[in-house]
Amino acid sequence: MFRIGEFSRIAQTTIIQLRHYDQIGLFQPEYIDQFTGYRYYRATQLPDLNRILAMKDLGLTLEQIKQLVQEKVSVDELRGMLTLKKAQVEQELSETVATLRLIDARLSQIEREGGMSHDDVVIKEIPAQPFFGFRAVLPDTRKVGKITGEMRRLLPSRVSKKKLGYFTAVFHANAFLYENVDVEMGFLLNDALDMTLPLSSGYELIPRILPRVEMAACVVRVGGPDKAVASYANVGRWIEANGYHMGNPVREMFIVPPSPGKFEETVCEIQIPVSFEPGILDKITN
Amino acid sequence: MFRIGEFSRIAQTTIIQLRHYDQIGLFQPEYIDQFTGYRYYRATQLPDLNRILAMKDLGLTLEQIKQLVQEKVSVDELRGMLTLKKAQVEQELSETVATLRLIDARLSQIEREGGMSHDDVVIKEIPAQPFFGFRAVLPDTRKVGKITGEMRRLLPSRVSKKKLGYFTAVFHANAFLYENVDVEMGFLLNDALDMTLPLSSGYELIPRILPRVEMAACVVRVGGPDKAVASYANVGRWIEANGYHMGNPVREMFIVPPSPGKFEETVCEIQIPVSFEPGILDKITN
DNA sequence: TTGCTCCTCACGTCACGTGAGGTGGC
DNA sequence: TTGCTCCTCACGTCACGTGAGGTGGC
Repeated sequence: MFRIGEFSRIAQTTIIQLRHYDQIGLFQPEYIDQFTGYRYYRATQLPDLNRILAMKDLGLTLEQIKQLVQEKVSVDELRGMLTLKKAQVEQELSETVATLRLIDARLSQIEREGGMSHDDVVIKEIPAQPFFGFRAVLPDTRKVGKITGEMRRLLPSRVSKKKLGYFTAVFHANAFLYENVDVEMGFLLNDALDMTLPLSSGYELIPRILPRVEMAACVVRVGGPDKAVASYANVGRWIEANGYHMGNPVREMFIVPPSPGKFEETVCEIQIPVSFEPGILDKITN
Repeated sequence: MFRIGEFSRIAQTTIIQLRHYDQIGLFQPEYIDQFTGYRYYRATQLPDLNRILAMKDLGLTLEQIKQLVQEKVSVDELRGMLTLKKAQVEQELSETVATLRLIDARLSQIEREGGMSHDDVVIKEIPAQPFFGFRAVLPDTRKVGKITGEMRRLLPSRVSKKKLGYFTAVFHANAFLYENVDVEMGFLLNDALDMTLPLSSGYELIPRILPRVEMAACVVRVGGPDKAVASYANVGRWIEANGYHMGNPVREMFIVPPSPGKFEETVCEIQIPVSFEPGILDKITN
């Protein structure tokens, strides 16, 4: 019989861990002195403890291990637990790799710029959302102000304020052009809508669902459109440095839309769909 | 100004998270209604929040981020934090890969054997330890009993019980032979010793330090030496399945030494040095 | 007015680690 | 006897999540 100290040394655990396992009924000493409370373990208990430690190395919780060692789990259930756990650990692995990329990208950005950057990029999922807008190839982006002006005047009287979300532009082009831009413009909706609305410019707003985007690299830009180019450059660099691929279409969501004389107060989130560079995770899981 | 609900939706966080950040003074609403306690945020606060979320994605703690955003950290300190964090995440990565291997090995073992195996393997570090024994190429392993018998009779009277650790054999051979085995036999010590002790068989016990083993695959075997072969086979399979390489020398540490008539009560830990299969981690970090 | 939003506690999570304050064993 | 070992609480960790019980706003 060993006292807890020596037993813990043999098993390479801590006394506290053994006491903890005793307390939760996972692994108990073979004998406890009634007067002193001293715990006594037998060497033949070592394989049982090792089983517990081995299960812990698989990432199972103590509660799960307790079920296992008390043989309350069938082989099929065990297989299920491990298969589920495997999926979780694979997920964790890809997150850890992503974190590593983020750190590397930060470090080299600090080297390059001598400090923290602005424009912090965050990866988000964007859910599918109803949208009320039109799609057109605009011959000249200078016309945009007029059209959006009309939309913003007209819509609040036609659509209840509760339903109306943020003004949003969806760019269906690969590059950032100044003419012949294929773009959707309109408002996100908090609820489905069943109407259409012709504009004086000839375009017509129709409701549709903007699809879900699994991963989008998002940046919030504060200030007028002159800031946009720098923001896009930063996001682009970030996407590349973190091993993502840029996708389509890019959205601009105006949380605070530009208003005359207050361009500096504009707040706009740029959302760029991204996907994992193929092959990054394959390297690991094989 | 946005109430907490809408602001959390824009930023893809939870209300609870925002309240938490307020509470710890990391990120606070621009205005709080004195009567209702309602928190009001401004859209221009979004970049600040995004910075916090981006730092969180690097794995920094909220306390660290707080120092960062309050500009209490120099660029050099920031670089140091990130470099340290990088090392931690790399460590975590290799552990996650190891866990994945363990799960895969378990799953295929369950398929093979239709249930949980016995002989659970645990990876341990074995610290350097003083040792009192002899090394010899034993022509015939049948002689071992005699020699160990003499050692176990003789030693307790020559070395204080406090100093004397477990009887241990160190095998300096690649294969498990029945003759001409190069082996060390003796006792682990809890403290340095300054003496030698000749045995009647001609061997002489001398003190030395058994070196540290960084990683050893360990299994506890309960029962006589007839169980040893099966245990070794299991450990061998485990080592291979988990992407380790077997090293040298193998140790057998007798926690309960065999005694006549009670062979079934023998408890022995087999310790096999292992190293990572080269190239496993390189695949990831590049 | 109703239903939705927001508020503040207090407690839970997970697997131990860290004292504080006290006793047993050689 | 002294120093080492062991004991039992109670509280801390980290970043929130989960109720309970109550109020504000359109």
